[in-house]
Order: sequence, then C-alpha cells, then structure tokens
Amino acid sequence: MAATLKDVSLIAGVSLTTVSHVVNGTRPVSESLKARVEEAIHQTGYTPNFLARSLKVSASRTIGVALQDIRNPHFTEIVYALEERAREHGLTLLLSDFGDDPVREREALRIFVERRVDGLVIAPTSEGAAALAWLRECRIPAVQIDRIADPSFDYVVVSNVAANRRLVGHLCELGHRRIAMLTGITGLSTSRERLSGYRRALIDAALPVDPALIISGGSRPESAAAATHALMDLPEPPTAIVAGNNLKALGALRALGERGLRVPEDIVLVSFDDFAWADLFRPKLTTIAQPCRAIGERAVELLLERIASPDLPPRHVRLAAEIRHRESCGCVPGTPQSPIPSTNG
Amino acid sequence: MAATLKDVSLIAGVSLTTVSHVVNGTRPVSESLKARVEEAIHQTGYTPNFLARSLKVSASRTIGVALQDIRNPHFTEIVYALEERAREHGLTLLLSDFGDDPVREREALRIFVERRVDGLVIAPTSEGAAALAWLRECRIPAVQIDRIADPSFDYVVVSNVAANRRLVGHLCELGHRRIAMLTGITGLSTSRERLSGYRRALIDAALPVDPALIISGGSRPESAAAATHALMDLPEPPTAIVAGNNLKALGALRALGERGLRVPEDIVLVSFDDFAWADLFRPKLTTIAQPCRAIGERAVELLLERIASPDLPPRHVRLAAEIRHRESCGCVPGTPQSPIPSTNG
DNA sequence: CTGTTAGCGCCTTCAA
DNA sequence: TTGAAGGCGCTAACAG
Repeated sequence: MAATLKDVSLIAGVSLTTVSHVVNGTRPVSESLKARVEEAIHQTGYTPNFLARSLKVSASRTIGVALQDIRNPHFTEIVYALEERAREHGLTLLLSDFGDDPVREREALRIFVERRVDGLVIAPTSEGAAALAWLRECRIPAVQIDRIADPSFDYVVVSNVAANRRLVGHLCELGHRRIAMLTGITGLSTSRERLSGYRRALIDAALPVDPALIISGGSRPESAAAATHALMDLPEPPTAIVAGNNLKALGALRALGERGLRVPEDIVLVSFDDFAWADLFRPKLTTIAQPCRAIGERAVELLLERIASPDLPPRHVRLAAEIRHRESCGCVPGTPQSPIPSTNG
Repeated sequence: MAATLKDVSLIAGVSLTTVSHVVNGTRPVSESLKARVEEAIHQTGYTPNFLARSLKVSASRTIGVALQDIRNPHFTEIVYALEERAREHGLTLLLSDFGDDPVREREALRIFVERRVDGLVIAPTSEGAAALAWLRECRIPAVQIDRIADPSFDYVVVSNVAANRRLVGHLCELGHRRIAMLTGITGLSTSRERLSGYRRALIDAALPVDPALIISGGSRPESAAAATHALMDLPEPPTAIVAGNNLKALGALRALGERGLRVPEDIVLVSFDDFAWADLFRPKLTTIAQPCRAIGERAVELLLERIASPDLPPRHVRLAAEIRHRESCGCVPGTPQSPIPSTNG
C-alpha cells in the first residue's frame, strides 16, 4: 500500500541502498542523485517504515511506561514529563495502566517485551520484583519511579523519609501530641518510607508512637475516609492527621467534612502529594509537593544512559520534596516554603 | 539476543512453521509436537517479536493518541478510557502530546505513520484538517475526539450547543441579564459551538447579545483571568460569567478571588467541564460534565470499526453532557441533575 | 560515490 | 498433520 524504498528507487532510477542513505543521511550522496531521490520521495509520498527499520537494527526507539493509574495527577504529571523528554530524544511512548494489579502489571510488561521496547519506566506494584526479574532475563533496561520494588534496578524517587519526617516534625512543633498517619498500599516502599519518616519525627519530639494512630493500606480514597472515621471515633482521637498520599488526603477531607469538623480549627490535616489547584480547595491543604517534572525527566535520562551502557551499576536518584505551607496545618499562612535536602543512593 | 522461532524449532526438533502455528494457534498441531514445542518455548524463554509479525502482516495492533495536553484532566480521563478499551482489544497505545501546536501535531502524526499504527485518535488543533488530509492519503484511519477539524472524518464529541444553551438558559431563568462568556481557543469547534449555545440561550430569553461580554481565545488560565478582570472593569460588568472550559474556569476563579469577589453572592460563575474534586473547591462550581469515559470508549469502537471497514461513511457521535448543579450558579444547592438529550450527526 | 546482497523474525502459501 | 520457501521493508557489510 504505502510506498517503499524500492518504489522510490525505481522511480529515481537509483539503487535501493542509495535511497536508504539519503533518507538516513548515513553516507555521502552526490547532489544530483540526492535531488532525484528527494523528488521521487516527494512524488510517492514515501514515509519510512519504522517497524522494518526496528527489526533490522534491533532497536525500536520506543519506551514503555507502566503504572498504576494515569488519572492520579501525580502520575499524570510524570507521564507528561516522560513524554516530553522522550520526544526530545526521538523516543515514542507506549502507555499501559495496570491498576495496581500484579497480574496486569506482568501482562503489561509482556506486551512491551513483545513490542521490543528499548527500555521501560515503571511504577511497580509491591510484587513488582518478579516482573522486573523477568525483564532482566529479557535484557531490557528498566527504571523504577515513585517506588522501589527491586533496588538492583535504577530508580528515581523522592526522599520520603526526610520529607515526611519534616512534615510531621512541623506538626509536633505546633504542639500536636496525637498525630495519626494514614499510609498507602501496604508493601510499597513509599508507604514504608513515609511511615518511617513519621516515626522518626515522633521520636525526634520524644512523643510516643501509638499503633492505634497508624492506619495502613488501601489505595482508594474510600479506605482513607473509613480510616478517618475510625480515628475520630477513638476515645482519644488525634488532633492531626497525616495523609500518606493524595488519594488518602481526599478521603480524609471528605470524612472530616461529613463529620462537620473544620480544618484546621477542629482538626489538622496535612498530606503527602500536592494538588494542582490546591489553592481552590477549602481548606487549603498543607502538602509535600513532589517534583514530578524532574522525576520524569531524570527517569528518561537514566534509562537512556542504561540503554547505552547496560552494565552500569544500579543508579539511585532521590529527589527533594518540598513542603507547601498552606492553611490546613494551622500555622500562620504565608510561611516560606522549606526545601528538603536530597540524598543520593 | 532474544530467542526466535528458529531457536525454538531447532530445540524442539520441528519446523519453524510448526512453532509459529502452535504460538498463534493458527492450525492444528498434534499433541506430541505441541508439547515439545511448548517445552522448548519455556526453555528458551521465547517471546514473540511483534515488530517482525507486524511487518509481515502489515498490522501493528497499535493505535496512536495525539492531543493537546494530557495534564488537562479532561484529556487524562479520556486517555484512561482509551487505554482501557484498547487493551481489552489487544491494542497498545502510543501517546503524543502536541501542546496545541499545529507543527508538533503534524510531527506527532508523522511519527505514528512511520510506526505504522493501525489507526489513531486525535483531538486536533484548529489547523488539524491538513494533518488529517495527510492521514487520509496514508490511508490510516483516524477518529477525532473533543473537537472537529474535518467532518469527513469520524468523531465523537459532546452536544456543546445544547449543553451550553441549557447552562446559560439556567442563568437567564435565575434572572441574569448580563452574562459573559469566556470562550476557548479561537477556531476550535468546541469554542464555536459553546458560543453558539450561549447565543441561543440569550435569544431564547429575549436578551441582547452584547459583544463586550464575549471574550474569545487563549488556552491558558491566565488569559481567562485577564479577561475576567477586563469584564469586571466594564462600566456595566456582568452578573454572571460562563467559562468555556475547565482552564477558563480556573483563571476566572482566581481573578475573582484577587478582586475579593464572592461567588455566587457578588458574581455567578459556571463552567463547561467538570472537575474530579469539585466538591472540595470553594465555591463549589456548577459545571457541565462531559462523559469522558464514554468518549474514550466510543472512540476506540469507532476506530476499530473503521479499521475493519475503511470505506464506511463518516460516523458522527454526539454524546450528552450533563449539568451538575452546585453552589456557584446561586440556585438552591441540591437541585436534581438534568441530562441533556443527545443528538446524532 | 554507488550498487549487490544477505539477512532481521515472522507468516503463509504451496506442496507433501 | 507437517515442512520448505518466499517475501514484508529495511540496513549494512562488502564490492566496485
């Protein structure tokens, strides 16, 4: 159907090789021939067949992106950055959403392998290590983002411990003694690390860690809403709640609203993950903002480097996350934002 | 590097043809051979090469998605639905974001054509007709979503005129006589249609159409903010503003906030496009919610049908959009939602 | 500076 | 029920 190199070569009256070379600029061709070839290309409307090229050179200039939910603005933002950076490098994005299901995660990787992606960026499930091991067998490079399922692979994530320690520390400084933590999906490194930051902050402040104030698991806002209700039904409810991620914050916010509790007057709520339109929310949430853009960009760069040098030792990037002081923490609004130092490895 | 059909055939001691057939289940193979082949596949870790297959059968089971900005939740939601539906049909998504730049739009299509996608879904720019014409030459099917650049191609969009007419009509019924309209990017069918719905509603209500109250163009919230300020600086400012899309609403909301104007007490604001967390916004915006999920699903279905029958006449789908009555229109909250009837063609 | 040739990995007639 | 052989469109030695 579509014109091929051969069609062009016939029309231009040159060899197929020459056409290939003028298309790719891969060896010098005389002006006269080049002109004839270009004319023929124009005439036939020839468009190179990347599939054939990929087959031949065993490189598809394609990278796969696999994650839990593009609709989560955190991931949306990252995908945007990935796409942009990839495009700059002539790479095209294959997208797959596996909804936090290890079976679908595995399935997504299979599809990417079949399509011979040059590499892939993945926000793995808690069982992601097995899937990654398979990728290693297939010798296809991968970089993890957001969470770490296997530290022997590259990753770019944020300093969860430091960021949450600082956020919770802020609450302690404000005088809170009963601070609850709603963590994300059990088994995810993000959940563990953020919980660890929470613990460290309490210890820093010489406060007891009350297991009743830690509610773990779940990926939907509904579970956070239920957890919030449970928390507030405690004989001694918390005076502050830390949402382990944006979905948790949404659920908590709704539950608090249902109970007619005002934030921050009646209860303080802060959260990991920022929202694009947080300034339109009431209350305005104090959050930890992740550098999504940078995460996506670094991920592509790491991937490119690994594709070039597959035997590099694993590279671990931790980016700083930044606290955005708004109203919901109850401190004076307008407080300057405090960056958290990044650590590597 | 990776095992091929040939590797498997050698190990299994059968012909390459047979291996191909057991992999694809495309012709009966005796149990004994099948077992040997499967064993060999397992042993070699063979994964089919889709690139080679695509080249051979000239079909890539891949569809391209090209749009203006994945970060806009309206599109994010659609992409999610597209991905899901595509996956159900064994199709993989290639994603490209062209930021409303016709040059990059064209570029994105070129990449898709080179990669021999089976079809593509596009939210075209206002200049998209030329790009689509090229696709037609390449004989690659495309369905437009959100807006229409060329009605000779399939599309699935919403009933913009009817929806906005109804929304503005609601404002008229509430007694507003000076209603402003902030339209989106000039030249887009959505902008035209929504503006047309606005006009119709005013005419329905026997109200004059004041050009000073219509501010067109721009795709960023900032332009809407500027427009809102201009509107409020008018000798006779509007008592209600209709934002032509979600970004416009954000800009208007901010400008109104900057002026210390309360919604809906001082001024009414409603908008085309809903927000996922609209209930956390203050004010709670009355909006027109588009059925993003359905748009994505129908788009994939249309595309699949067209891939199967390229010569079908153009198919036009218009889905109903629904008004979500919340606080910002100033009518009693809790009013039941009113669906808008869909029309076809 | 240009052309011939041998595959990349796979599907699919055609023949047995 | 099985196998051999000819490409799909392209790149990259290898010759000239």
